[in-house]
Amino acid sequence: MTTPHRRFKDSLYEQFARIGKAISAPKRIELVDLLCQGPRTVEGLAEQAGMSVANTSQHLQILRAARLVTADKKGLYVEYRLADEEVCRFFLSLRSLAESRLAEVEQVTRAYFETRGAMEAVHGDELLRRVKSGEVTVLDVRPAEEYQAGHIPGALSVPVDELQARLKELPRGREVVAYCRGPYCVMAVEAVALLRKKGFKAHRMEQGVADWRARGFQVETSGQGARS
Amino acid sequence: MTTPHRRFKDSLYEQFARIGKAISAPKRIELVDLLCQGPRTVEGLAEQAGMSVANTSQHLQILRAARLVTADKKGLYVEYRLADEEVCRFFLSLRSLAESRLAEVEQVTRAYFETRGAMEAVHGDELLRRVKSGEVTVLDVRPAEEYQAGHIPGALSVPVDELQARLKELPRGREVVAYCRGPYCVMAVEAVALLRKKGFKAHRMEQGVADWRARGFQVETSGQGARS
DNA sequence: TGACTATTCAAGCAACAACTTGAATAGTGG
DNA sequence: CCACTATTCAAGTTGTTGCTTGAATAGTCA
Repeated sequence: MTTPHRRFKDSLYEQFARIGKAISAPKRIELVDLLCQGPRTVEGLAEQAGMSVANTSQHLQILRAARLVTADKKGLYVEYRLADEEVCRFFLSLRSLAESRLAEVEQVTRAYFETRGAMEAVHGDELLRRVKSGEVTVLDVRPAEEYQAGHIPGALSVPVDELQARLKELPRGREVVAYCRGPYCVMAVEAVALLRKKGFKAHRMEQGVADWRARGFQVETSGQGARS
Repeated sequence: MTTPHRRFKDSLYEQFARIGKAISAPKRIELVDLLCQGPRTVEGLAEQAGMSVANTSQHLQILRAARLVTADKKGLYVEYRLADEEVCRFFLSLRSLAESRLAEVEQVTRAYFETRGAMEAVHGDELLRRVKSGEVTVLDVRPAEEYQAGHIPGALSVPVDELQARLKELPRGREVVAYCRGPYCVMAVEAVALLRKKGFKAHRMEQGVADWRARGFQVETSGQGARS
């Protein structure tokens, strides 16, 4: 006794659920998050997300079946990337919903960040404005490939593990703002800690490139940014 | 050999996945969609979504565990509602992602709507503007409770099954725009068909109240024409 | 109080999902 | 052409999910 109307609704919501199912596994969400930073190989993703290559491949295929990511062969490797910018926006909206509805997110984050010594970074739009206007030196402390895949205009690429060695490149006396993958990434936390120890006035920006882009701001790609 | 970093990420994405899991079942998405129209009882939801009350209750509890809905007793009934407006926005973003990424959504919809005779309603911002400026008579053809829970300012509540009997209430000569729950709801389609047969110049607006609200427009609640 | 009713709980079943391991594939570069 | 390598496939195990049925709960209204 299923009416045509019910059949229609069932198949409609079944389609919507394809997306839902795709992001119902923690590991797949992590993969999407990583892919928001730029394209990556299966191996790269597997390592970053801490799982086996075979397992990663399987998850990626589920994401691909839901049309959230695409894959194409680049030389020896298969390069996965988000199928569309909207996928990243959707992830951000999931993340934001989780932040606002699930108190556990803040608990977990606080617990971890406190052990790393830094939890303050609560700068809001004021910081963003200064970054945007170029009043401060902006540091992208992610790995170089991610910088190349897209970064905040004018930012310098100084991966966090090179920072120590490249401190002399930074203009003294200017305030420094470091960012990385987003609010739950610790690279910028570590960078800021190091910078402060070396006498810089440094701040961490919570937003990553994905948030930046989602706010409608421009994103630069490829080569090292102009300014010093 | 799990590092603290890995443990942190795992628990973080596990939290995000709570939301993902909540919307990984078609029926639960349907429930969220229905709740976007306003609060409802378990029985009401069960009937609308075409499933048993026990099953509906179970799904609702999963949604509640993910903090997407809240429940409170109203007289004999338990009234469920979205926990937050952001949940509705999240649903809209899921729907929009599905629409843009999954061609099947359009196929399924087209197939169903074509059998109902009407698929045209592709009016965009121009229609919205005319609705907003009051140039047309706007009809909310959903059940009265949904109208009361929130409707487009100035809209008349004429549930689709009362429309036939209440045609005389409509001003002649003015163009009529009917809306219902959203782009996949057929109530407005039926209303427009009837109106046209009776000689009205009628159009269907795809957007429902949820879309309207998400665009930042005002929404009226309670009694006909009143303001909140 | 006691009958009634909306909702929830509990048990059970079939289908599915996440991960592992080991083998297969296909494409590259010497 | 052959060895090599990144990725995918296949099979198997364990745990989870969606739904049903029937009973339990808790609250209302006479």
